Amino acid sequence: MSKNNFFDKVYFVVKQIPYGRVSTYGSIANYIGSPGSSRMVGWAMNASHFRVNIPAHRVVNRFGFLTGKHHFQGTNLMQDLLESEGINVIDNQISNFNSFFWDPSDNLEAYKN
DNA sequence: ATTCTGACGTGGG
DNA sequence: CCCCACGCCAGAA
Repeated sequence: MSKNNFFDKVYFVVKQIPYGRVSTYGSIANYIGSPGSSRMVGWAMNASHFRVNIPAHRVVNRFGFLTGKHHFQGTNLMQDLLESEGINVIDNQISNFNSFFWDPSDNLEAYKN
């Protein structure tokens, strides 16, 4: 399971995102010690289909846009999942994004590398 | 082996 | 302050 590599770190953090909350690629990359590798976080989400229990729909970009929507099954699955958790989405953007944003750095102090 | 392309974010000009 | 360019690094072609 935990191989301590980049992908597993990403998955570890994403699994901790609480129901009804969302996080961003950048904040996750920053938290696992690879600031600037936000793009790779997205790539890890792309590969997360091989894993289970990875709430990839709770990861959006820094403006709250559902940039990964197109990679989910169906046309609107990502949005549907978020709305089923009480998060409102308008024009591919989470409304009131700031109040749903969950920053790993503020919540997962125990995890270092 | 080399090039290109991303579910992004930031810094330089 | 807006826009362009580049870093990040794994896979595909």
